[in-house]
Amino acid sequence: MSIKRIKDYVNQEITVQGWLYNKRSSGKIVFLIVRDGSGLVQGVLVKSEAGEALFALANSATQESSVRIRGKVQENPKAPGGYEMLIGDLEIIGRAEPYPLTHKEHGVDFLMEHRHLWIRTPRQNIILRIRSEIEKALRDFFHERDFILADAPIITPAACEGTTTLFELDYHGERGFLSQSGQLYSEANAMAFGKTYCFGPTFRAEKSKTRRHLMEFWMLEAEMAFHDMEDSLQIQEEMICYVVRRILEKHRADLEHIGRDVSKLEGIKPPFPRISYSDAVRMIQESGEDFPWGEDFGAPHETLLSGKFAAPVFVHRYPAAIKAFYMKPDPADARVVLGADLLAPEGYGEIIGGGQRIDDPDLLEQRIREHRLPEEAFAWYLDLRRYGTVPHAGFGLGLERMVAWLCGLEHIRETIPFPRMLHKIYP
RNA sequence: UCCUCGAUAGCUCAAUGGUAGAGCACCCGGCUGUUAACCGGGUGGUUGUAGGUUCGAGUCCUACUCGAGGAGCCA
Repeated sequence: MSIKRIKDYVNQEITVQGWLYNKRSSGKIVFLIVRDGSGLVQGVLVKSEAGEALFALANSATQESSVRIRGKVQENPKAPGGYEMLIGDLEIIGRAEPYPLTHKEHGVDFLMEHRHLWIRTPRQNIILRIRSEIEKALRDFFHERDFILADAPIITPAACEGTTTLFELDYHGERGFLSQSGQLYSEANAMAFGKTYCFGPTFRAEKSKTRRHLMEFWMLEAEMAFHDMEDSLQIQEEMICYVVRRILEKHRADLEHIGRDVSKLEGIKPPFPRISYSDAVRMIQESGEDFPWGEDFGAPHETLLSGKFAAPVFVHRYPAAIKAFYMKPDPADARVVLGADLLAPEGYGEIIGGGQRIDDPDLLEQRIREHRLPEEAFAWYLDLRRYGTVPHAGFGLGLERMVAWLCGLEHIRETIPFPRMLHKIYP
C-alpha cells in the first residue's frame, strides 16, 4: 500500500511499510509519522485502545526505524495531508540507532557527508522524484517521435572535442577516457537509424567549482539525419515544452511544496525567442560593458541575456573560433557557425548546446588538422562523410541543469542522488 | 588554478585575550490531538592540524588541511 494513494482507502484497514519520519507523544497518545518514499502519513495510537504493550512499543520507536503499521484510514483536518491511520498493529522491523539528521537545520557540508540519508528527507525526495519524471518525459518524447535509443560508449579512445580535461584510465595498457560527450557516436547512429538519441552519464575533469557544475552529469543527446539547424531548434522547443507540461501536470503540488513559483513555468510556450550571437553582443554592449565581438560569454553574460526573456532563449551563430571543430559554417557568413545554445530563464544558464554538423569530408578533415586532433582517432568519424554524407544536426541537454531550473534550485548538487563534485566523491 | 569567507558538543550556533555555553539529538521522568509538540532532569568538548606571541589563546600571528560562495571552462 502506497501512502500516496491513501485517500482512496478511507474507512478501510490498510498496511503501510516504511520508516518512522517523526514521533510525537504524550502520556496516553502517540503520533507516528511514517514515510514510505511516496509520501507521509500520521499514525495515531491511543493507550486505552491499543493496550500497554503496543503503546510502549510505539513510544520506544526511534527516528528512521523501519516499521510496518496496520490500521484504519480516516479523514482528519488536523493530520498532515488531511488523512491519518488509527494504528491497530505495529511492527518494528529494524530499530534505528540515533539518527544523525534531526528536524532542525543542518549545514551543507554535513548534509553532503550524509547524502545517503539526506535523500530520505521530503524536499530532496520530491526533487529526485521530479528528476525521475523528467527523464521519463524525455524518453517518451523521443520514442513518440520515432527516435531510436542508441547509447554511446562511456569509455572512449580519444577526446571528443579535444578541448576539455578528461578523466583518464588504463584500458588494459591503452589510454582510455571517460566520455565527455556521446555526440560523435550519435552521428554514426544517426546515419544508421535516421533519428537517434542517447542518454547517459558524461564526465568532465575540469576543476570547476560552481553551483552549476558536476564532475559527472547526465546528458541527453539527439542526432538527426537530414535535419538542419532550424529543424533541430524546433525539436528542442517542442521537447522543453513537452517536459514542462508533463511536470506541471504530474508534480504541480510537489513544485509548490518545495517553493517553486509555478507561474514562471506555465508561461513556457513556443516559439522561444531567437537572437544571434552578434545581437547578443550588442545587448551586452548596450548594458554598458565593453565586450568585444568574438569572445565567449561568461555566466554573468548569460544571466543578463536570459533575464530579458520569460521563456528560454536561443542564441545562435556563434563565431567559429569559440565552437567545436565539427560545427558547420553559416553559408551566409563564414565567420560564424550554424550552432545554437539554449539559455534557461531566471539565470539558470545554458541547458542545451547544439547545431548543424559539417557534412563535407574535406572541410571536416581540414578542421581536425586545424584543431591538432589525432587524425587516426577520427578516421571512423570521417568515414561518416565518405560513405553517404547528409546534412545532419543535433543537440545535447544537460539533465541536472534542467532539473535545477524546473525545481527552482539554488545548487545543482540537489538534482542528482549522489553528486560527484570537485574533491567530493563520498558517499 | 585564482579571489573572498569559514572551521567551537553528534547537529545548528554563542562566548571584550581571563573558569567553554544554549537549543536540538540521545537517556530518565511528566503530559489524551500532537504539527520542527511541550515541561523537568541527565550524558556529551584535546575549540580543524602544526607552530608562534602572551603571565594567560576558542579569541592575536604564520603555515597547512578541509569546506562554502564566486570566476574561468562548460551541459
